[in-house]
Order: sequence, then C-alpha cells, then structure tokens
Amino acid sequence: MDQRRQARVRLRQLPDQQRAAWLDIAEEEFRAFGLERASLNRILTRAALSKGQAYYYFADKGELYRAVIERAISELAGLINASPIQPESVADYWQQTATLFGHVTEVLKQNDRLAELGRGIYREAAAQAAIADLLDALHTQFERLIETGQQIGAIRSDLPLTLLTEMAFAAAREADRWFALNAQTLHPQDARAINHRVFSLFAAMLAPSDGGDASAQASKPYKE
Amino acid sequence: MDQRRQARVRLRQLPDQQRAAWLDIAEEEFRAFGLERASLNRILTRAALSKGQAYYYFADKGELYRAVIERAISELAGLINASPIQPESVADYWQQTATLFGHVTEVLKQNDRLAELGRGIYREAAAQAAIADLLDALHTQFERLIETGQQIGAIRSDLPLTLLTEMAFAAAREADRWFALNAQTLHPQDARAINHRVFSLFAAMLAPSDGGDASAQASKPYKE
DNA sequence: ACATATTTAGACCGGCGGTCTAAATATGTC
DNA sequence: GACATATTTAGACCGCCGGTCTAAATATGT
Repeated sequence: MDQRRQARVRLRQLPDQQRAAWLDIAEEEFRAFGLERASLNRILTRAALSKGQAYYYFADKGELYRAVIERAISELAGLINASPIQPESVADYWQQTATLFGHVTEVLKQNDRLAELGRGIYREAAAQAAIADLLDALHTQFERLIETGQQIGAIRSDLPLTLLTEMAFAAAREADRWFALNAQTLHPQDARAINHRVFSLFAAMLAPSDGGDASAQASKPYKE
Repeated sequence: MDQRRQARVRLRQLPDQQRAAWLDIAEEEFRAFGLERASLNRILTRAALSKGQAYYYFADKGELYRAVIERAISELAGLINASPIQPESVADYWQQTATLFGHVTEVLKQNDRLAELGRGIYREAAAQAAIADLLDALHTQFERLIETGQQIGAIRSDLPLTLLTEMAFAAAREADRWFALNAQTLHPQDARAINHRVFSLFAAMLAPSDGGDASAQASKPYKE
C-alpha cells in the first residue's frame, strides 16, 4: 500500500508536460478498449516507457487508469464548475436541477472524449473498483442533490437514499447510452423533445408518491 | 462460423450426464469470476478435459459461457413458467405485472445460483456480447410487456419503446443489486415494504405523464 | 481386417500484467 | 574533481492466459 503512495507522489512530482504526454497515450488506449482489454505493454511501447519506468510511477495498470480518469474528472469539473443548488421551492428545485443536467449534457455532447471515457467506467466492474474513491465522491455529490430534493419535498423520502440514487443514476446512464447510440438517426428537434420527456420521467419516478395510483400505498418516510 | 455450429451440434449430441458435469464446473467458475476473469484452463483442469476435447465441443470461451447461461435460462424458465399477461384494465395490468415480478423475485431469492449468474451478465460487456442472442430474446419479452402496457394505456407512449425499456430494465437491475447487497441487514417486513415502494416507483416512472407536474409538458405519442 | 471418420492429447504460440536485478544517472559532500 | 549514496531506467524473466495445430488413439462401417 505504501508502494502505491510512493508511486503516486513520484507521478505528481513529474514535469507536467511529461506526465500529460504519458496520460494522453494511456487515455487513448483506455478509451478504445476499457481497462481490462487495454494493453499496458502497448501503452508503454507507444509512450516509449520501459517496464521499470512505468512501475516506478504506477503501482499497476489500475493506478494508471485511475490517473487518467482523475485528470478527466478535473477537466470535466472545470468545464462545468457546478455550485450546489439552492432551491426555494419544489418548482425551483426541478428548474435548477434541469439546468444543471442540461449543462452537463451540453458539455459532454461537445466532448466525446470525456463522454466515452465516462461510459467506459460503467462497462467494467474492474474499472469501477480501480477508481472506487473517485466514484465515491461523485456518487456522494449525486446523493446530496437527491437529498436536497427530499428536504424541500420535491423527492420521495419513503425509500433509502442510496437505493433511490442508484436507481436514478442507472437509469440516467442508460438514457445517456441510448442517446449515444441513436443520436445520429435522430432529428435535433426530436432529440430535444425526447430529452425533455426523459427528464419528466425522472421527475415522475422521484416525486413523492401521492398514494393515488393503482399500485401505490400510503408511504411513511424510510429511516435507517 | 460453421465451426461454431459444428461444435454446438457436438455438444448437444453428448450424453446429458457428461455435458451437465462439464457445465456444472464451468458454471461454478463463471459464477465466481464472470466471463473475462474466469480461467478456461482452470475449468478444463477441474473437468479433466484436454484442450483438444474442449475446442471440439466449444468454439471458444464465450461459447462455453453461452452454453452455461442457456442452460440456466431454461432452468429459470421452468421455475417461472410465465404466460403472457392479458390485462383488461390499467389496474389489472399493474396487478398482473406485479404478480409476475413478485414471482420472479421469489424464485431468484431462493436460488442464489441463478441470481448471481444473472447479475454477472450485466457486469461485463463481453458477457453480454457472448450471449447476445439469448439476451435479445429476453429483452424482447420485456419490451412486449411494456408494449402491452402502452396499448392498454398503463404506460406512457411519448418515448421510444427501446429507451423506455432499457431505462426501466437498468433501474430494475440496480434495485436487484441493492437488495442483494442489503438483504441481510434488512428486516423482512422492511424489505417487503421497500419492495412494494420500488414497484410504485416503476409505476410512476412508466405511467403516462399527465402534464401536471413542474417539468412535464404536453406529450404527443412518439413515432419512429 | 482394413480404410475411414471421429475424437482426444498436449505441445506450442504470441501476448498479457507484473517482478526483479543490474546498470545508468543524478545528488550531495569533501 | 572524486567519491559515496540515492534515485531512476532498462529489459530479461515469470507464470498464466486463450487459442491453434498435429499426431495419435479410438470408433465406425464394410
């Protein structure tokens, strides 16, 4: 475990240019093949790195992947620069959330590189394991957003926060995947309409249940 | 491609007992490691199969995986023996659907083997590719269920069927994953309550939008 | 008994991620 | 400049991987 920290420190202390050059090449490979199917040897050859050099700066393949994703997340954060939303009403919550997601969607639509890298993460359990800490931070942010919605009454509180978050997140990823797959065959206006309806779907699934529909029942808040 | 068919035929013509013995061992490995991280060599050693033998009956590792999953699906189908639902009203649709899913949930809860095998499929893109045809059939069934709901007016028709299906399916998998992870720490009554509320969430996300909430708008049916 | 077709054994291949040792290079000290 | 020490680099090597291939063994038909 100390090996890991040492290697990370060494990488951080490297001249920016060199580190960037290495990560660029690694990123290209990971983007094309994901974590497991990417060839470390191929990366090293392309980057003109010896094995000894590589393992001096990266504890293993997963750490190299982590470095690539960490950089990508920084870049994305810079493009988005999201501040925590501060809704004053339920309508306001949905308004601000829609704006936030619209922003993210827009940025990723104009940045295939980051979008593809992001999708890759959720295609492999190993990738998620390799960047568990980064993922944790992201999911926490997502949870906080949901939590804020619960506090203001925009979001149902009768299900465990983690469950609600993960279901919504999974559905969001699938929607993203669908758009990535079908974007070309869609007219821009259709795409916009569908996007809007997908958002309404999220609002519907996350809204407090009013006990009015065929299968709902009175819902007490869920407590751990 | 002909190689593939030949090998499949040979496998089918094998004595049931022998084929079952092989698949049992392979299944154990796949269940523990998934497709990519499973070791074919390890399976062959454990099953006392030579390389030549193996590749005489399986075109490749993926085909062996496919054979395992195909058998598991047959077994599951036998345990569930679902007939297409025939709802007479919206309430009836949700009623029958709830019953169907309750049935599936119950079967999988009492059959960790099949449940884990199923989860493994969605953890690896390679696994999904290896059994693409089987998966197609399953997703088609799922789509038909949604489609029936649309026809009777229980399910929104303002989004492409595939998108709606995939989002719902993804959310369902995530819910399953959450339950698998948290089942032990949950009181049975809580589990039942949550299960019920999750179902209400699905009903809410799939129900036709009435244009009444904060972010929805009038929705025209989506046509390809 | 013999020819033919099916089935099995396992050596072998290139490539993988990762380890290890020795050489090269930088750094500090007199 | 010389020398000792610490950092950095090179690349041979390891065990294992999925997959190929050839030759031997075995079954089948006549």
